[in-house]
Amino acid sequence: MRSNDLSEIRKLDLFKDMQDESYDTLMRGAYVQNFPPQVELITEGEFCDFLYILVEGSVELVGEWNDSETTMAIIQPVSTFILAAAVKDAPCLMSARTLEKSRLVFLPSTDVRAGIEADNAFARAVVEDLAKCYRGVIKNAKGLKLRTSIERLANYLLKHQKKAGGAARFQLAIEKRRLASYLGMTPENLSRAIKSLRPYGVVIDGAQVEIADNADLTVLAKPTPLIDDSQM
Amino acid sequence: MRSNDLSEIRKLDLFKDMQDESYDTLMRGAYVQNFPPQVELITEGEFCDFLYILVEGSVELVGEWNDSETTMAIIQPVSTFILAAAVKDAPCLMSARTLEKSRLVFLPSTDVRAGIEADNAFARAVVEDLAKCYRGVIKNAKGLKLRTSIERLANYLLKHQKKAGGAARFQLAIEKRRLASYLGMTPENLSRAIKSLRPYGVVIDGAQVEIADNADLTVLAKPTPLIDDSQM
DNA sequence: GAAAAACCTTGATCTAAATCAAGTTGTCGA
DNA sequence: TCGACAACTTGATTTAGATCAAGGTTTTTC
Repeated sequence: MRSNDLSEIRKLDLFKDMQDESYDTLMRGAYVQNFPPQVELITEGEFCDFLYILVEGSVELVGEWNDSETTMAIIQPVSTFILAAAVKDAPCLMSARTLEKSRLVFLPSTDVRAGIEADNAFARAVVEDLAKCYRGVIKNAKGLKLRTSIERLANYLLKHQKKAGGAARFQLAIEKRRLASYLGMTPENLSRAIKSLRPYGVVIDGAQVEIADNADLTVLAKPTPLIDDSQM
Repeated sequence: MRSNDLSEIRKLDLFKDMQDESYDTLMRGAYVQNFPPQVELITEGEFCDFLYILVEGSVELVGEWNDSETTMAIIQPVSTFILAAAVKDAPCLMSARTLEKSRLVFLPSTDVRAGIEADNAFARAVVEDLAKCYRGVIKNAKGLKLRTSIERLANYLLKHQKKAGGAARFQLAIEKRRLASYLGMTPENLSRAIKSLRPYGVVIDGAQVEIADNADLTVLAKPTPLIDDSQM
C-alpha cells in the first residue's frame, strides 16, 4: 500500500482515534487494488467480507428491485463504504460499482469486528460513523417524501456549490443521468428541471454550473440543516 | 420504575449483553414517565438529552419541512428511539409524539455515552443497533424510489400479516391517515390503493384486514428481504 | 344519547413526473 | 478524422398521484 494512502486513511474520523497497535493490526490484513471504470465491486444481496475504502476515483452505490435500479449514493475519496453490512456480517443492501478508474483498500470485515472488540476508541468511532450514516439516509428520505424533484435539484446544487468552494461557477461531479437517478427522477425530467431553474439564475452547460445569485435559488430551495447539512 | 419494565428493557438487544454493573449505573439515571396521547416528546431541530425507551403505547416519528410533515416511523413497545441523535449529541432530525397513552423511560444521553465508553459489550450492541437502523432506512428509501405507492402498500400488508402471526385476518396497528403518510401518499390515495388491491384478494374494513390468498398479493408485491425484511 | 369533531371514502379535476419517440451533442476508439 | 455509441435534450403523450370538494362513518365529548 502506498504510504500516502495509509496516512490519508489514518486521518479518517473512523480511524484517527484508534490505538496505534490496533490500527496496525487492522491494516496488516488490508490490501489495495486498482479497478477500471464500471466494475461491479459488490453485488446486492451477497455477503461482503470487507469494509471498503475508496482512496481514488469514485464509486456508485445502487439499489435494485424488479429489474430497475436507483443510485443511492456516490462515494468520493477518501471514504469508507458498506460499514453497516461489514459490522453486521449481513447481505449488502446495495450494489457498488466503480464510475472511474479507482483505487480501493479492502479491510477484512472479521478484522474490523475484532478491532471493535479490542479497541474501545475504534468502537466509538464506528458508533459515530454509523450514526452519521443513519442520519444521512434519514435526511435523504425526508427530502424524497417532502420535496418535489425540482426542490431536490435546487438543494443539491446549493449544497455542492458550497462543497466546491462557494464560487458562482463549479463543475458537476457526476453524470446527469446518475444525478437524476440519485435525486429520484428520470434523465428527461432532470433536463426539464434544470430549465425550470433558469428564472432563479441557474444555468447548466455540460458539467458547468453557474448560479448567478444563490439567494434567489435559496428562496426556492429552502434548505435546512435538518435535511441538507451533511456534517451533522 | 416497575420491575417488569426493567426486565423487559434488560431483554432488549441493546442492553442484554451489558455487564450488570454498567447496566445498573445506566439505569440509575433513568426515570419513567406516562404521557397522554398526542404529546410532543421531541421537537425536530432541538437537541435531545435522552435516549427514549417506549415501554407501553406507541410513538410516531415525523419529519417536517416547509410547513408539511411526514411520518417516518412508528415505534411499538418495547423499543428505543433516537439512539443516533443521543450518541452524537446532535439535533433531532425528527419530532416524536405519542399516539396513545404511553409509558416511556428516559436515559440521559450523557450516561449512554459514558456506558459506551465503559462497557465494550454495550458499545458493540450500539454498533449493531445503529447498523440495523441504518439498514432499515436504506430499505425504506429503496422502497420509496423503486416502488409505486400500491406496491408499497401491498408489501406493508404482507409484512404486517406476518408480524401479526400470519393469519388471513389481522388488524391494522395504526390509523389509515398515518399509514398513508408513512407510505408516502395522501389518505385519499390510500383509500383508492386499497380498492385497487381488491382483485388480489385484499379487503380492508375499518382496521380489519383480510388477505384471501397471500400468494396472489405476493405476485403484485414482489417482496424481497433486501427491502422488506426488518430482521436483517 | 345527541352534537361535534375527526376520520375515511368517493368523485372530479389538476399537476408532477414517467414514458415514448425523435433528434442532437458529445466522446472515444479504430 | 471518421464512425459508432452513449449521453443529453426536446416535444408529445400518458399515468401516478395530489388536490379540491362533498358526503358518509366512526369516535369523542358533554
